[in-house]
Amino acid sequence: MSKPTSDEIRTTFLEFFRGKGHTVVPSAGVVPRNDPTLLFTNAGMVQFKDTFLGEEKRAYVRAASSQKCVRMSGKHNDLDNVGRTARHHTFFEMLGNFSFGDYFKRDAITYAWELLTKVWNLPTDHLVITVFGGEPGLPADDEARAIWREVTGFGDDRILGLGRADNFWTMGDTGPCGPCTEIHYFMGAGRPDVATFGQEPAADGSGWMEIWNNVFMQFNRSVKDGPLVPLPAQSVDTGMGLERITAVLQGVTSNYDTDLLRPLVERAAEIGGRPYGATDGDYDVACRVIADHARMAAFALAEGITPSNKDRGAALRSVMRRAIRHAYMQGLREPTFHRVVELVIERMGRAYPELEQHREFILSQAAAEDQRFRETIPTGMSLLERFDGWRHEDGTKVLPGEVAFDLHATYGFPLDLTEVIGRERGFVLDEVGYAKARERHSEVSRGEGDGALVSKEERVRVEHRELLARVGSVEFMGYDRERDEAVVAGLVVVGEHDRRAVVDAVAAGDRVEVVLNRTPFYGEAGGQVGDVGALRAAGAVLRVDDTQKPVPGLVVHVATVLEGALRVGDAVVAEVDAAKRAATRRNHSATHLLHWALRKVLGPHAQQKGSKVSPEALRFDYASTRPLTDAEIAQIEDLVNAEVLANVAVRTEVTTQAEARARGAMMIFEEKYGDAVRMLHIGHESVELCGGTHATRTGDIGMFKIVADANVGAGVRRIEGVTGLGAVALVRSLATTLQRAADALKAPVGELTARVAKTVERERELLREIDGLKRQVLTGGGGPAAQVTEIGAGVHLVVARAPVADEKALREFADHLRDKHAPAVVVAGAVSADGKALVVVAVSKEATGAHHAGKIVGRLAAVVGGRGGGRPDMASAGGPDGAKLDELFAEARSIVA
RNA sequence: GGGGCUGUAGCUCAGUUGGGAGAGCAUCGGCUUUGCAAGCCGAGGGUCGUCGGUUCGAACCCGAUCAGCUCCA
Repeated sequence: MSKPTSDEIRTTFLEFFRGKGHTVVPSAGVVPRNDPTLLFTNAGMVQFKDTFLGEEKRAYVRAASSQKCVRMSGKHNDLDNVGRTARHHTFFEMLGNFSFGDYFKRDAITYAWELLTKVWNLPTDHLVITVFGGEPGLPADDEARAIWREVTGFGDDRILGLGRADNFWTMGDTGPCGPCTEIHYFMGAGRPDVATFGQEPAADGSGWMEIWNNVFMQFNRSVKDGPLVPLPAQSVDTGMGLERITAVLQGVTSNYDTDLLRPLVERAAEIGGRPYGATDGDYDVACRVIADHARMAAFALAEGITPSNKDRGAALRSVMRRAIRHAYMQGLREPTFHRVVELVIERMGRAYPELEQHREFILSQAAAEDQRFRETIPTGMSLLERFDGWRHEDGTKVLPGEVAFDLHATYGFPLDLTEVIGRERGFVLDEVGYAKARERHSEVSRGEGDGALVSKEERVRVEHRELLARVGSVEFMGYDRERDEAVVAGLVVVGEHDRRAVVDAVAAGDRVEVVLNRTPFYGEAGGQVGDVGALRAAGAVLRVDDTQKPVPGLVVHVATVLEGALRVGDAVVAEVDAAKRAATRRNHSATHLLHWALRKVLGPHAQQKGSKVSPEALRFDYASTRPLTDAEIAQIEDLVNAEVLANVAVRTEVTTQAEARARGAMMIFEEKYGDAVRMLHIGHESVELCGGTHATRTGDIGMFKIVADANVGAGVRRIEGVTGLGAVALVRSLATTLQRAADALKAPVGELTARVAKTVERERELLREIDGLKRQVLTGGGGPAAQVTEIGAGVHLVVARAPVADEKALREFADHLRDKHAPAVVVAGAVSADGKALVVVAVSKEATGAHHAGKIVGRLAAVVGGRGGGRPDMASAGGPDGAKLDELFAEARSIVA
């Protein structure tokens, strides 16, 4: 019988359970949906969690899946072991069959045994079963043991009872739990010996390996350490690593030798240029690490995770950088990681089409991260090298925490990577120092005076909460009006140091916060800044400088009382500054169109990371790892402006959050949406949830222009743009600048670039020519006269006054004289146009013992009121008193002679 | 929003209290070689990111600014 491929094994598993009435469910993403507590999907049951808990009903009660999983956090040793052991992975596939309150232990055990021994024909003498053997407070699973005996014919020597650590599963301190049963397989060439059970396969490959775990969700526990209550619906959750079972069925001892991973390892070795498995153990480890990490990276990128500095992005970056570093350490100086990733896509693209679908994005991200990290590796490594000889008192080599943190903060070396590199060099990391450095960095980064700010914010909250409790939610009227009548519901006086006091009345000159029962003023939220405007009452006028929402539901007008007095209960007319509101509306609507256009041009991964919309301009932060090209900027502007020119009415729908989600509205990161949400249609395609104020037609925007695309942090870029009158102002100022530049060059605007290029070129030519002329004046035939005197030992003193006060020319002149009268001490001086003296002293090499140019020039400089210095053979100096140059020459004669 | 690092020839980079801008590769020319690969000799190529300050003198020190990398909030 030929060995099955991993594809066949996966299919056989799923088809086997389909034959037993199971619905084959596609793998969920490696990013778990609706479970923010989990970084990555790490088991087959993750997508069924709500179903097991009875919170979600599905159309089936039996399911089977092959789930893509990522494991790396938690036990961080696991990550280090990847590539060094036969079966540690950051990415793997988990085969599993599930029963949701349907079959239980008997069927699960029967199915498992049938698949392993009848379909896959595994020899029964290579198999051992473990069941839960019981612990204080937890009954042994005698039921499972009895079923196994019956099904397999094994005695208790092959059905072992283990403790809770191995064979009792819990989801947490509370919730469903139950015993589990594991099937272990004997790996290796020798005869299986049950007595050696417990030994994992060692270097020679022989030993016992867990291949399949069946979890029986039997009980529920509602309080920690409380009693076990049998679940009404008992369920089954199983997991079998595809990599492991493939190794078994293909008769290899290492997962890396299966057809899942071996081709990737081979590709890595091919790129490395040396054969895999020859002599170099480190090289082989590197190949395996790259192979494993390429799989994880490919699948993570396929779901839109990009390397960054937090959460999943950080995990991805850490894994990618480990792989890249391994390649780098093996001498690969060009980006190569993506070529292994490419093979992952080719080999797994059929089973997981999302790989093919995002092929371009995956490869470009992999190559970009490779490139980026390579740029920081050499600098970071040299920083590490510097501490190589550093030893602690007791002889251990300690890597200072500040250094490790510096590597992280400056060069993007993830801590675990630094630990690995350090360990390879015999370092122990000073973790306390690291934590301290990290703390310090956080403090510095928070900015100045943060302590006061934090407590201030807390104080504000307390007063505002009181106010909210007293006056209730403020109704926002501003979607369809900019002026409204209202009643003062609460007043706060803001005193020195932002001290606040809730009061009943305020007077002229006070800085105040006004709460109205309803208001047309928009409080800062969702990136849109607060409105400004005015409040008018019978006896008072207030200027509103800002509008804030310090606590949800409460809108405060941050204002100054210009005249009169205002009391709680007074009727006021609230009027928003209409021009500014209109400008803000234009910018906000343009922001939505920009978001839409960005995703159209760059792809759906260009997600919004934040925004700021004010009357003056709009700012939009988005996920991307490279600057926009000029062509992309133009394309984005064209898309937005096409929608503007189409002059489509902006439509608002108030609906429920669930409804909006179902209809595909864009929902931005962690923003909070209430039950009633506003769904905004702007232009032909943009649909987003948004509480802000918007233009009534796209044409109101007038014109949109991007003015900047800048980097604001790892993987996040910021576009700034203008609309309407802001765009007009921009065009006007550009035109003015151009016209002034053109006037200065006496050229038409249309020829400006050509003229500037020509002028710059001409300037270079002239400077060159001047340099040549200076040289010619000093060293040419009719150069200035030099006075030469003999100062003993055959050395000459050469003194010359030059007509060109240029240090470089003067040096060449001195060089010229020195060579002409060698051996010589040359003192060349000149007076600049503004009357300053410039001196150069040159000494022939063989005379530098007796005459030090730097020391001579220092004494000469004093004569003209300056200072100087240089090397023994060449030095220069200057001073303000050019008139005394002759005195300086006289001094030179007396010093040297 | 704040912190750290980087910016020098077409490319990769060196440049040591501040004192004459360099190397390797690439380019061009010459020599050598039956040809190729290469070797030898030589040449061109720089507003040391930009602007300002300190200084007799700045690639180097200080400030601002732009661009890139990176971390924190």
